[in-house]
Amino acid sequence: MRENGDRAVRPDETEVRWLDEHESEAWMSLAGLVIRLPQMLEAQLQRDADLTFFEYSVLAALSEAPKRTLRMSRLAGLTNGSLSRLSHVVKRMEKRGFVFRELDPDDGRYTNALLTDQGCAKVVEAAPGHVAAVRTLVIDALERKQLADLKDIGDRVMKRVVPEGPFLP
Amino acid sequence: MRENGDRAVRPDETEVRWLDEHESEAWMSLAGLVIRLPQMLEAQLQRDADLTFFEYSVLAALSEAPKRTLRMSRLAGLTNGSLSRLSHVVKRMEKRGFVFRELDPDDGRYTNALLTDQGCAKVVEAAPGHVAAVRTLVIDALERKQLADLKDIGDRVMKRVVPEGPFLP
DNA sequence: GAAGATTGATTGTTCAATCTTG
DNA sequence: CAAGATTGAACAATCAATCTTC
Repeated sequence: MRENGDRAVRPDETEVRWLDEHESEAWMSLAGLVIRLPQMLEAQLQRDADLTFFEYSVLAALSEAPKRTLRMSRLAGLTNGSLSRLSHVVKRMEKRGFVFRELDPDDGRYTNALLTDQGCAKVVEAAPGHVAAVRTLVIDALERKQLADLKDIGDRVMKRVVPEGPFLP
Repeated sequence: MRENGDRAVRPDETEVRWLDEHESEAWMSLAGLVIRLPQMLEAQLQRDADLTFFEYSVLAALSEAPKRTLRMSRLAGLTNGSLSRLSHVVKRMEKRGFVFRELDPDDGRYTNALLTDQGCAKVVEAAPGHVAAVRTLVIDALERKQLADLKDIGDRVMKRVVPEGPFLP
């Protein structure tokens, strides 16, 4: 199965509209951001909590879910990962004792991922450092107005990148 | 050698300032963006040009450099990658005939990466599709005003993430 | 048969160690 | 010895194929 419901960016190449100076500057700035910021957050989590950003996202999402439980497919959507990637990661974290899986009793097609007490303790331990990093690198770097602008901009782009929304309703 | 000159995000954990609702919304939006957007661009380049985004960045940077030449360390900075990663990638692309390396004649500590004609043809071939994807997913999703805001926001965050600047002067 | 989920193989990235040059 | 660069091993992500359940 392909990700994103078989939707892909297949640009029409008949006529190329190159980026003007302003567009290019904005894109260069964003390009640096989308590459470097994850690297930094990844490094902080890896060093201080021995977790990847994706692993942290999985634990965090589960910790906020009712009964600390989410279907694999929904969890993948929430954490911006593919189902395949999630499956591998959950298997690893299962060995570490942070999560476990069970077939949905009502519908055997679904698999539920559940957070263990140990996994919960792990997020609680890792969260402060991660949040502090996010604050230092992003939040505190921006004015309150910019924060609002950023949300609008992010939402707009996400509507193009993931039209169906990051999580299935 | 560690990346980023041994600078790391080591937050002070004595007191945690959690994110309020507005901060959290902005961060969630940005988090989705920094993960999903690269995935999309990666997929487009991989499918249409058999290049990773990083490989494309390397070729693009070289194509715009004087004499199609850049030092490895400077090229790593420009492409937001580590020197180690760049070294591996350049080796692969050398085999593909897109680039080659030579020791700096003046100072043997430096290695120069050079773009071949074939490599140049490759960027020229790949660029339209990539630019179209950037336009579709980002540029055309935003108002002109937002584009300017985005650049300011990106620059501000980058100043925190990479204080020394993405490329060494 | 379709959707959710898993798997194994391939490929790419990271990390620490190493080598070289000035 | 410090900075630039490379290497190989360990690890993570991707892709296509497969399996299961309804």
